[in-house]
Amino acid sequence: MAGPDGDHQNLALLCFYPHRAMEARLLATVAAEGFDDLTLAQARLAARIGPSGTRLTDLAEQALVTKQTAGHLVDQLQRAGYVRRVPDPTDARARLVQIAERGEQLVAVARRVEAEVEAEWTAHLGEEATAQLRAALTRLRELTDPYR
Amino acid sequence: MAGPDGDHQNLALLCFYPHRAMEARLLATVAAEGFDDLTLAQARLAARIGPSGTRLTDLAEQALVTKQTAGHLVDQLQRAGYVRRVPDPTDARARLVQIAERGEQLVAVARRVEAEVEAEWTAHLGEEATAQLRAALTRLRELTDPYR
DNA sequence: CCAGTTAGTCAGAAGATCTGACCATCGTCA
DNA sequence: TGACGATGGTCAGATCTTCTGACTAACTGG
Repeated sequence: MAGPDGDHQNLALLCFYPHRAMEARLLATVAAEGFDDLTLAQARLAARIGPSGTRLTDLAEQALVTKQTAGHLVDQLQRAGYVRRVPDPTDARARLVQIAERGEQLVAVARRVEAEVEAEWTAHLGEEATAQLRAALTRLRELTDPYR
Repeated sequence: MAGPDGDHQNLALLCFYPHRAMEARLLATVAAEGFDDLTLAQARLAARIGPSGTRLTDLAEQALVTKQTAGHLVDQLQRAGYVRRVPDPTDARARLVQIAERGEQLVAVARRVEAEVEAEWTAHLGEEATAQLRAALTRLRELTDPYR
């Protein structure tokens, strides 16, 4: 959409590289540790499931996909044993998507890798610069994340 | 892949929001200004075309897709008049993908929107914090962008 | 208890991406 | 200089992702 223009890279593009790097690293590592089904789209959706379960509609909204897409991906995740659907006790229409047993194992690996990668980044940038980076991005999120 | 954990959000996820916001804004604006064909995938690839043209293989590598996918997207972009393919004078196997007339118009709009959005972000964060953010992301790119 | 909203599904189509096979050209080294 | 592995690119086919539109069931406020 933009175009490479030497040193002054567009801020959004600069944001893209770390995200892509983390995503690729996570997916590769979990695949290497036995979770070799699991596509990127499934992982992106699964990453948004909260500790006590999340409604399909909420997942869809946060991931910026339609309910249909989210439902389709949850079907796959369920078939692979990563998540389960349980009735929402507060609303008979709704069901909560929860992390299942296999999903917990996956999350454990993912959290470990995330921590590793962040540690590498922190080592490269320094503690202080990393803290500033996190702070700036967190403030920026006020503008850029409609689902805070 | 990860999971929401309150305030201490994973750095990569924090990087994701601005990128997504920019991408959505760009796509919506160019669509509103008449470039209403153009899918996200096409735009992502087109954004990597250099001033004097770029080889298909390089586009694919930078966008982290296969040559086939890149070729498919370039076909579409070409049909829509955004790019053209010319022989690479230095290698008879290769062809350069170049921005065509309609593509130039698109790029102009995209650059304008990019500048607008960055200005909003700078206004929100302050000049100094924005400069620090850019610097940190640029250094991080040394680790996270294999195609620098 | 009706009307409008919300949660989710079904069906079908379009897009994006991949794997595998293939051809032409390039570069190199004997 | 000529054979051979590497590189740029395409074709074909399959799978995955995502969307639009239509629908059912359940909630909610008057």
